[in-house]
Amino acid sequence: MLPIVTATGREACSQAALIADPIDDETAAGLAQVFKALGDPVRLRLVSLIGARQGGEVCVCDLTSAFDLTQPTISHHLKILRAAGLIDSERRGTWVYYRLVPAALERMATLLSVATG
Amino acid sequence: MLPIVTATGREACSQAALIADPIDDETAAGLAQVFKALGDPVRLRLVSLIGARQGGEVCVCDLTSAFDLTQPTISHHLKILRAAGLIDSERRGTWVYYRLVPAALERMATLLSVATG
DNA sequence: GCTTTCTATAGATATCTGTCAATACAGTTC
DNA sequence: GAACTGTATTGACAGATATCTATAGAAAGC
Repeated sequence: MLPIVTATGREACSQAALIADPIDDETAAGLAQVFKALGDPVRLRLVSLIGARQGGEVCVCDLTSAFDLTQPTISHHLKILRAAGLIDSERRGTWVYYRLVPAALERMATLLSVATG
Repeated sequence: MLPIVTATGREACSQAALIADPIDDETAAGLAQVFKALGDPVRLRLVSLIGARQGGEVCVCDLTSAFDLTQPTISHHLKILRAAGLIDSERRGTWVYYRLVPAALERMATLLSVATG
């Protein structure tokens, strides 16, 4: 752990940590949307299922079958995760495949990382 | 970045990443509570304000005055953050001081970190 | 084109959540 | 102990959200 300390002790990070400086309303609203997307057990499991899958892609049908919920409900959750920029989708034929957006997850990880603050 | 790769490629991490293996319902519910706590602009700003403060402690009165919200509302948000284990509080005289729980933030950061998965 | 399969959208509804006003509780000071 | 200050709790309510059923849209096969 070798944080580069500057005058104010934090400008060395291009991705500012949450605790580096008080964030403003707009920033908070944007970040909150992403955390809120992660703040549901079903959506967390969706992210987990997609991320754990070899190849990184999962068909909606496989996701739906992993839950005791209806297909529209899963579709709804996927939409929220996609709006948050956490996942991406691609249609191939009849099927739609979802995959993670690693950069988005990393960004949130960095934000929460105390060490880099 | 030097992940220790094992047979399954992930057991080297004591704190499993979200994408290492599909998480179960209970785990998801617990983690979702923490992410949900972070999924509100006011609470994100509270965490940010507390974390950015020199000394790591902030009095409720200082937090309240930073928002255009009533004192009970701020108290409500602080309670949610505390229930999620993200912050801690201590009463000293009339005042109550809040501080971050770095381990809790780090834990969530690790979970989201794709590299360590 | 018709049917079938897979996915998304629309509408309805019960529950959850963020906010406030009012009040209670805790500690200090007089 | 009475008054005052700082913080938490309660109760109420508008708005958001998770879920379902029903339906629409998209692609493939007949």
